[in-house]
Amino acid sequence: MSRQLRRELPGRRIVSVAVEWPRTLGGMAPAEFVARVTGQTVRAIGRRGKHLIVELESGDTLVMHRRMSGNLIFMSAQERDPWARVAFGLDDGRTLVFSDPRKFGRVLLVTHDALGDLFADLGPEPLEDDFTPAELGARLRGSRRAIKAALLDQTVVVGLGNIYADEALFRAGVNPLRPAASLSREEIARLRDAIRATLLLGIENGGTTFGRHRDVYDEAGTNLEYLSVYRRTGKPCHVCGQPVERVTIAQRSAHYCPHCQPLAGAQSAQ
DNA sequence: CTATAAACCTGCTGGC
DNA sequence: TGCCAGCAGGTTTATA
Repeated sequence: MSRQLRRELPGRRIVSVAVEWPRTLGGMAPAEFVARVTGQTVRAIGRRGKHLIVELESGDTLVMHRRMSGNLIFMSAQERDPWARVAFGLDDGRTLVFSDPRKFGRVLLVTHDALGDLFADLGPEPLEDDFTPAELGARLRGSRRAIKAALLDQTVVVGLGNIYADEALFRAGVNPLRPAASLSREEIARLRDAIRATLLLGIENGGTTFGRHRDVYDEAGTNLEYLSVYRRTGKPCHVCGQPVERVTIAQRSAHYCPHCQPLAGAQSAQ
């Protein structure tokens, strides 16, 4: 998403803005949002965890989060989307639509100073060099909550959601219910590698689409067919054949293979 | 600190 | 076919 927009938006001017669902702005009055964004040229595109960053020439920054159902899609001016919440008319005639059926997504406009506060508590980027086993271990130390809950916590590491947390734990052979601080040094190293491999596979496949998630060109991702446990409850594990199980952790569903991710006993082969 | 529930919302699926 | 329960990619806030 940020990669696609980085090819498309820098240098483009936003010639019109339409706010269809004001709460998407997170509290800013639509009139102020429209006034501060209309006429602005996009300076650069960035990303921090699940947040998309759009820097404007004025110094203001748009920060977008898709939450559960948000999409950002290029549409022609005459197309209309029943789930459009904020629409940006561009100087090439296209419209970039923040489309979000469930209305949980956010499109915030913040000053450069406020950006720091917004991201102050976020953990490391899992694909950057500083996401080392030691770093992950330090952030799990002393925590007795389930490792699955810790991986969903964006102050531990950013970017993992319910799908990729389950998939990373499967890849690492770690049961999602294990207390975070109980992981051995080797398990933490395996988990770090598994998180990276899981995310890289997802990116390579254009993301996981099982509903209406799409990229900016309205294309579905193909990662669904590569998932090992997520949404495979009762189906045989691709590795050992045991049925995948589902439990609830931190109010979210967690999927795992009881044989490949044992909770107790021979959980480490060494 | 940790856990849990609820809130924010609409749409889809499966069972009866 | 129709209705209803349950679930869904996330995060914040309140409560215990």
